[in-house]
Amino acid sequence: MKISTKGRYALRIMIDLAMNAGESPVRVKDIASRQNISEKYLEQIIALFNKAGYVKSIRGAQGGYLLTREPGEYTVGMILRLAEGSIAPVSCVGADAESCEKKGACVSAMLWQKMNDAVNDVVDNTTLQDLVDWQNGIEE
Amino acid sequence: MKISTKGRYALRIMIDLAMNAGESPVRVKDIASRQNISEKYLEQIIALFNKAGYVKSIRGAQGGYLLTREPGEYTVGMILRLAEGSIAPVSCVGADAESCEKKGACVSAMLWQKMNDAVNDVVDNTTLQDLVDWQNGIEE
DNA sequence: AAAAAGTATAGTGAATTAGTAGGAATTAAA
DNA sequence: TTTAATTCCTACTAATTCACTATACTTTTT
Repeated sequence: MKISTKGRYALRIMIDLAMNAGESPVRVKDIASRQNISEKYLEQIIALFNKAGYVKSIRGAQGGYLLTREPGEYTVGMILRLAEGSIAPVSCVGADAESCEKKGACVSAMLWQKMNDAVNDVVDNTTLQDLVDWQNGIEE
Repeated sequence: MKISTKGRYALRIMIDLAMNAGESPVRVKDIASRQNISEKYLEQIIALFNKAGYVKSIRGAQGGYLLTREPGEYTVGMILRLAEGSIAPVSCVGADAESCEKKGACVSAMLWQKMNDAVNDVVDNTTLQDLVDWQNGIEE
């Protein structure tokens, strides 16, 4: 029932991009050293965001990455689902639910659905901007 | 972010025990065939409950397992935590939280805490009796 | 004594996770 | 035009976890 390092890194990468946004793009090398994440692993994670259009890459020297939207337009749910795949507690509930022969007769499924709803309520109502605001609050 | 089969089996085993409670103890073999779980794996899971005192074992021929309390006295949270270990989304939040050098300065931790609270709210307010009632509702 | 249970613990194959590694492609700057 | 800096691509791998399986043993009833 854990969020993997990939998902946790993904969130920190996006927070880092949001907090270090400026005119020039942010380099993988810099994110990696600030966040203490392996450069090569970080590249793989950020590539997911690039393919999904959540970030934009600028290649070559002086290149790097930039967010494509305002931080308030990314929910934590979007970020975690991209990194983790589904974040539902079991495969038979949630958006990409696998169907199960016992469907309606399964009481466990009712419970998992409630858990899924509870988690989604948190992640889909928290944005990257919220996280940045929290961070700024802490620093003061 | 998944509940493992162990946790899902654990819940089904306890539901099975609650629904098949009577004078005589319930055999592993019978739970296994009703729930379609390997006998040997089931034994390992139920052994956890036995050690924790959630069930009582009767050894030898005509033996088996019995719940030690009323179904309403077991929460889903108790059952899942025993089977899964912690059900917190990351190791740094929850009851048995590992401390982290960044403690208070970590915005991610605030998010994980919210997720943890949301999940706990569901599992700690649902009892085995609730699941049995749902099941009986479905069957009618 | 034999059979029917639970108890204990070690082993194992498959899958997943969390990276590493190496280089190709692209671009800016010297 | 060369060099250095950077992203992009893809394959490989070590470690861990999961989901059992296997074996032998103890207890109790018949």
